[in-house]
Amino acid sequence: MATVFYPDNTTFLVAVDCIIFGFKNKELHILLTRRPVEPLKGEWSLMGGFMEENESLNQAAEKVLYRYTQQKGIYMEQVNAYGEVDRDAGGRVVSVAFYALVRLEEFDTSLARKFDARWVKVQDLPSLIFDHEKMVEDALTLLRFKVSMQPIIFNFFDKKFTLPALQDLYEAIYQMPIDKRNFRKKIAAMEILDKMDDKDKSSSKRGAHYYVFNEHKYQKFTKEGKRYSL
Amino acid sequence: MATVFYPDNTTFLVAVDCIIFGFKNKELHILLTRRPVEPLKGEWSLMGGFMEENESLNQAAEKVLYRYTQQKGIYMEQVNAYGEVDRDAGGRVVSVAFYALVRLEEFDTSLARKFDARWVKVQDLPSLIFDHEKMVEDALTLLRFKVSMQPIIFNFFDKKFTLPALQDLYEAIYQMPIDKRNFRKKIAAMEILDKMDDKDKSSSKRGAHYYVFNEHKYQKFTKEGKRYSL
DNA sequence: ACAAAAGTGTTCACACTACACCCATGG
DNA sequence: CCATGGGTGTAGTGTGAACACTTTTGT
Repeated sequence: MATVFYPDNTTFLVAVDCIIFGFKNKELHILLTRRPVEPLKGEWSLMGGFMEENESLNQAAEKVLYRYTQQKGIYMEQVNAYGEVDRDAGGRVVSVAFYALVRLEEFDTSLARKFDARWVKVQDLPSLIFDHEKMVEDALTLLRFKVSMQPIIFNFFDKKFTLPALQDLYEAIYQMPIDKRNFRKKIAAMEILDKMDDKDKSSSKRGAHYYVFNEHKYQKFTKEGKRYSL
Repeated sequence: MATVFYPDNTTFLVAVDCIIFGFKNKELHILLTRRPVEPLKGEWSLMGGFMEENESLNQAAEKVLYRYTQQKGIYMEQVNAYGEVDRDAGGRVVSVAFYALVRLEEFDTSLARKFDARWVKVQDLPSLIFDHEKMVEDALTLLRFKVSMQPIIFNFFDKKFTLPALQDLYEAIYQMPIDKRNFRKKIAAMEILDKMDDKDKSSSKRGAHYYVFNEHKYQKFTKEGKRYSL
């Protein structure tokens, strides 16, 4: 690429790879695809794409997310840039990884066939191409940290959710059991959720109350200098 | 760049920018330079450089660090990638920021003149070019987090240091006073430092004992499942 | 009536905070 | 002998962890 001020420097392909997390069957899943192009065509890969001329990194990631999920406004965060010389067997590519949290309830299953994509449990991932396994590992580390510090976990749900489901998700992210009473006590103490009147009866006869995250209460919460912590 | 497998995609300049931290006069400093090239020649800027054809991102950052400090083996960590379309007024450049911790005691002051570089206190930074202020902010956030979780703070010193100096540094990083007794209690409890016999008498008549970080003790510490926390 | 999941409080251990005085030494 | 910074312990408070039983309701 010719640029006016930096004419003599090498240019590189820049890609984005997305670690797309979803929650299903009490397990954390990642959306993977069979790589559609050579080299390593057919191997398991993250969802990715090249950055284009008039796109920012974030826009490139949003483009990839939209292409493979057809959802807009997905929560997304940069993980890291990966720049080893031979990280991509197809050429010199610098890749920036993003993780994203999607609502699996509203996921269009026809997309799966179109892109040869599958939701795979994080604890039994297949081998991935290039350095994608490292990307997933880094994304998980970051996700765990962020979830404990900021109310991003609610992006896994379509507005309302039950406390048992929230706890299941939390346990799936951290891969450890947590105490029901302590969990609920902590959440109750923060006062950032609204309890609904209706219940989800799909997993018990008694039914579990729905809750919704209340952004306004959360703002008040932070203004009082209190710290979110799960 | 022609690559065999990805022929049709746009390529970009890739730069690295380094937030080089040092500790001096009880204050945290950053190494800045007057930008040597157009556009915005002469404005305050982080230390940066372009990635070259057979370099990884890390290697490019190490190259920049070595050029401006003449130190090897500098502790360094990636902060983030910055990819807004118009972030660099001189052309389309994706930049990856790294922060680094250097030992200011052994800093070669002749380098300052050679590169028109200066150590500036973090709490009164001048305006920086492009998105460099955002990079510094992000680097500081990451540094504060890492310092509290891992024993990287010792990279600011050339092996030995005194506890008052360590506390001054800690206070400079977090920009808040901390209690001397609590600080020393915490450090003593971890048992990862070795107390030396000699003292630093440069800042008091009584003199403060030197300490050194003991990597071996730290390894043992972590193996016992204990968590470093400052 | 019973199975199956939802919901609810208390106690204990530990970590963090606040706080004030003596010590060693060079000038 | 005194000014200056180095060095030390204890009590109180808050936060996280462990732990068991009652409620609801569809079958």
